[in-house]
Amino acid sequence: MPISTRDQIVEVADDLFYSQGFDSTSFADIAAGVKISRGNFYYHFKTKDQILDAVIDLRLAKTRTMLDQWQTAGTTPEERIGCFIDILIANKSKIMAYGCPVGTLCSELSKLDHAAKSDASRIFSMFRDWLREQFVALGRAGDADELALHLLGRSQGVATMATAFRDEEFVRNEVEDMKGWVAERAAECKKS
Amino acid sequence: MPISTRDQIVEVADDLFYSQGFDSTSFADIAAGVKISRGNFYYHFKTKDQILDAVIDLRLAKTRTMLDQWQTAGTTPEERIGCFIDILIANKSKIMAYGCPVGTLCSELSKLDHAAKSDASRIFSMFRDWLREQFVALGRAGDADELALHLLGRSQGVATMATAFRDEEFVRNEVEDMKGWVAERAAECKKS
DNA sequence: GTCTATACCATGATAGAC
DNA sequence: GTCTATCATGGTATAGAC
Repeated sequence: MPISTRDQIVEVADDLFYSQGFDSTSFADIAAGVKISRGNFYYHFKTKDQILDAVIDLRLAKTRTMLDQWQTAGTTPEERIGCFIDILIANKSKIMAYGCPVGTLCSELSKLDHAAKSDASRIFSMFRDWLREQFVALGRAGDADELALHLLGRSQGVATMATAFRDEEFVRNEVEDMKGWVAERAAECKKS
Repeated sequence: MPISTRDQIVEVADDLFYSQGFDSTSFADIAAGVKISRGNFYYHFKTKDQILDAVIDLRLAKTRTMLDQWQTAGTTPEERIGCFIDILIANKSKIMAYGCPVGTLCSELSKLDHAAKSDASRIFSMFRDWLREQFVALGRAGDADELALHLLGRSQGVATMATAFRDEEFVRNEVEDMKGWVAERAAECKKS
C-alpha cells in the first residue's frame, strides 16, 4: 500500500518542525520536501494550525507505539525505565542538534501562545503516565508521579545542555547517573 | 542621564525575544515597544542579527552582574549555589510562561542554525564557570565541572517541565531536592 | 487529486526629507 | 537622530483549470 500524500505531508512536517521549528517552517518547505505543489498542499490542509494538529497526533501515536514496545522489551520496571533513559543515547546526534522534539515544541508553542500548546504537552503527559506506572510497579505507589516528573525533567535538562554544549560525555554520564538514581529508588523500596 | 534610544531598543528586544522568541519577533514589534518608527530603528541597527548580538551582550552583562551579587550575598559556597537555585522560584511565573531565557534561546538558535548560537551558549558557560568555582570552594575540585553541568542541567529540566505543566508545586519540590543534593555533595566532602 | 496562477499581507531593508 | 515613504521578498491562503 503506497503512503498517501496526506501522510507524507505530515511526516515531512514532523521532521521539519523538529529540525527547523514550527514557526520558521513554511508551506513551501513542506511542499518541497514532499515534492508536490503548494496548491496540492492546500487541498489536504487549509491552515498551518491544521498541520500542527496532525503532527501532534502523529507524535502521540508514535509515542504510544514506542511505550508499548518498551513495555514488552523490558522484563522489570527498572529495565523499562532504562529504555526511556536510553533514548538520550539513541537519539544523541539529533538531540545535540535540535534538542528534545517534545520539549522544544512545547517551549516554542508557549512563546507563540499557540492554541495547540496544551495538545503538545499531552505528549509529555503520555511519558509521565507511563513512567508513573513503572514506578508504581517498582513499589513506589506513594510517590510514583513525583518520581516520574523528576525523571522526565532530568531528561529534558540533559537534552537542553546537550544542545548548548554538544558534549557527548556529559550525556553518557547523566544517563548512567539517572540509571543509578532509579536503582536507588528501587533499593529504598525493598528495604522498607 | 536619560536612557539612549539604542539601549531602549536592546531592552525591548531582550524582553520580546524572551516572551515571543527571536524568529517571531519583528522589527515592527520592537519599534512599537520603544515607540519609535521603523526608519529610526534602522538608524541604530542595520540587521536583525545585529540586534540579536546586542541582546546576547546585554544578557551576558546582566548575568555577570547577577553572579557578582550572589558572590557577596552568600557567605558560603552552598549559600551562593542556593542563590542560583532560587532563581527558579523568583522567576517562576515567567518561566512557566516562557521557559528559561537562556535555554530557550539556545534551542531556538540551534534549530535556526543561527551564527549566534555559540554566542548564546556563552551565557550558559558563564553560569557553568561560576558554579564550578563554587563547587571548588566547596572542596570538590575533582568533579567541580561535572557537578556544575549537572546542576545547570537540572535547572533547565525544571524550567522546561514548568512551562509544559505549569505546576508550581513541582518547581518548589525540585528546588528543595536540588538544595538537598548540594548539601549531600558538601557532606560527602567533609567525610573524606 | 494535482496543478498553475494569483491575491494579499507582513516583514526585512532602503532613501531621503526634516 | 528621527521621521515618512517606498521597495522587494517571501509567506499564507484562494480560485479555478486539468
